[in-house]
Amino acid sequence: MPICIAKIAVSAATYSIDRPYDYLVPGDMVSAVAVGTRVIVPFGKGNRSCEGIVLALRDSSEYASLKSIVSVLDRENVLTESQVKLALFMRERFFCTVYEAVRAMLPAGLWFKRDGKRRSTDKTVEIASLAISSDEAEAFLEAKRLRSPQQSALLELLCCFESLPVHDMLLHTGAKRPSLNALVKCGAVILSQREIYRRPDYKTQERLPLPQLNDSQEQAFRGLHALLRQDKASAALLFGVTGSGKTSVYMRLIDEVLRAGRCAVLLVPEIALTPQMLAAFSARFGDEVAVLHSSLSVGERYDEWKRVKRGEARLVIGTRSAVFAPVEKLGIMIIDEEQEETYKSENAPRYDAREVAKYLCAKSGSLLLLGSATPEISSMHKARSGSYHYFELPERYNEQLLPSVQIVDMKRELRRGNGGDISTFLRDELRENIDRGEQSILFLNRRGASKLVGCGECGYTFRCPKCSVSLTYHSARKRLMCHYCGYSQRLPAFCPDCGGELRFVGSGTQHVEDELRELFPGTEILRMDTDTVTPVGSHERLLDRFRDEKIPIMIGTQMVTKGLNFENVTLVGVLCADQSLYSGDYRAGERTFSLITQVVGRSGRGEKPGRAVIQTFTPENQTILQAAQQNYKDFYESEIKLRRLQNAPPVVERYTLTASGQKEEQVELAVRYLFDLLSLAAKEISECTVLGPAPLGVVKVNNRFRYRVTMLGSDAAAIRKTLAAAVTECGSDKRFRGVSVYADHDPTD
DNA sequence: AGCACGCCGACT
DNA sequence: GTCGGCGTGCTC
Repeated sequence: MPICIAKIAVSAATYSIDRPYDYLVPGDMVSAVAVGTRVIVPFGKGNRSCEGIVLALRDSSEYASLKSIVSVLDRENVLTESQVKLALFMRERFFCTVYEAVRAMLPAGLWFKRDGKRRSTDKTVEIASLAISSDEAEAFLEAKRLRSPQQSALLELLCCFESLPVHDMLLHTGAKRPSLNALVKCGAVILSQREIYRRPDYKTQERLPLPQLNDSQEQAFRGLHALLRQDKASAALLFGVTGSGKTSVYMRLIDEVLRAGRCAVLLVPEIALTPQMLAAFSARFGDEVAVLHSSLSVGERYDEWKRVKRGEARLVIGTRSAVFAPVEKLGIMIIDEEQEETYKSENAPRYDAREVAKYLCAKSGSLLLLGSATPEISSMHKARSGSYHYFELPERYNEQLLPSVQIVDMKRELRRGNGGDISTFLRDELRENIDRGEQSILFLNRRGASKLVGCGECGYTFRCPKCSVSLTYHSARKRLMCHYCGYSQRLPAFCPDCGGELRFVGSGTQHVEDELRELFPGTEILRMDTDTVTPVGSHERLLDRFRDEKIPIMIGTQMVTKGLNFENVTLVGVLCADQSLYSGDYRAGERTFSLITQVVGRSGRGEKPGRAVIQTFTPENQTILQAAQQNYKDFYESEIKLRRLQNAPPVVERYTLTASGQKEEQVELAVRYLFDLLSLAAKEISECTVLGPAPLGVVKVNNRFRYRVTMLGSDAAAIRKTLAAAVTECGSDKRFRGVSVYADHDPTD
């Protein structure tokens, strides 16, 4: 019998030592070990056991002495051979380890022993969340480990997932309810109720027919359908103004794909904000739909994943990670609102779902469709240069008019003595809407609109001990929290410095709310903050209230811009349009344009015509004017000229190396060394420049200082190779022990 | 990253 | 003598 050798990517490997390792497959495991199965193997000097994934099987090895696989984790391969290839592609493209890629591709539920009979029919589910930082939890674990294994297990689980349904936790750990209660009692864990996302049962409901297409939709559909039928890989951009009905085109295409016996994947930026879209697809495709996103519980997500893998669901709708859905025979991948930043992961593996989708469509001969009302400049650039097919939907569905837009000069407002956030013009418009019983949405274009707390007497502010940022106050937890590392502390009664009275420096939206209450006493106002830590589902509840109770005014940040579709909203206001223009990022212009366009598009979705008011201190600014006119094409032309002048993407590719470590001088030294290394290599690459080193916007996070160098050029493959070598080199240099370095393609922060 | 090996000083 | 400090190098 021949010897069986497995080439394995191990979880313990860091980027610089990540390569296929050879292991002996013991005779009794030969039948169970296949490409794409997870195994446990000994690794390193101490033979500590770690997970691995089988990349290939061989009958010989160059290595004289091999260790053996300890055990096999899966009864059948969890990844197909082509998914294993994708993991290898991701390593090359996103500078991650193969196992990091594998972890991103599989649902977390695979890592737990599960039994079949759970699943409550309750409408709400109890959620347990960590109330302390993970460091505090670690300390807690040390103390508890011996005395209370059940509590430890529960806490350990929460350290990985932050918050989980209580039911699942008890099942996975085998712990009993009193153990959890004990953790709640000592303040380590808090409980909350969450409405579970239940897939509506459309089996009993009559299915809705496919939507009728208007002329331009039909034209786009025909063009795209032709691409679909060629049966070879292609990519297309669908540019459709807000309200032009891109979704109807998606539906018809998906219907064609399913009828041809193939699968479809539809990616959306954020599922919570597209409930209407989800309902529409479920009504047309019923049980064929699987939904994959992060606010499903571990178990629910696992179940959906299995339905897809078994071929029971052939239309996958989901957020970023749904791009890895285990579909067989892919026909189409659609990325809606393709310019959204949520498609790029901000931590390892730093993958871009758009790039993954492009790879998968190319490999499977499928159609990649990018849809947007404000495409990313680089996508439109690709469409113009012919590497994407191009289609457009020029008019709003049902001939709805775009809202009439008024730009208000806030400088003049200031000169007239109005220093507030609401201009006289906007005030009058709001008044008119209130009188008519119509609703208004105000959008505050401002980052960091969270609540700060300071001392009213000495000016003391609470800073995170581990990051270079201020702590913000979270009313839900009644604690001061850090958005970067999760550190939290109780709010003291008085200033810890001088004992003075503490004062809430209300959030931006809070401020505006106060001003509105003064202007319109007795009028109900709803406020929606960009609070990442508010209970899941609370946004939906707020939106439902806004619609059902016809509350006159809603004010909010980012989230009020997305996908909301309320018939009775006839006025929107952008309070400080310029705010996002001057962040120093080359994408500031397109972000602002997209934001304003989306907000303006919220107005007049029903019978009644809509109005929009844009307040700005720079009313002559090109981008603002173009956004007010909803003139994407002009915006694109001026922006691409700017990019040429700035030598910014898409004219060049932009890559970065980021170094971080606890000792600032050492990090600076390392990043300086990287700069020299890259500069030297850049001489060999045509038209390649290196910028930096520079600290990141928030230089310290979790006690680690972060610095970055940037590499610009057109030869992406050569740049990637250089960066990969630099990461490895820096990792093995003893001067930089304790400094970690990662490479990234065009990061957003 | 994590772990053993090894080569030096301090202590029983 | 030997316990333990950390610098060095490797991971099938």
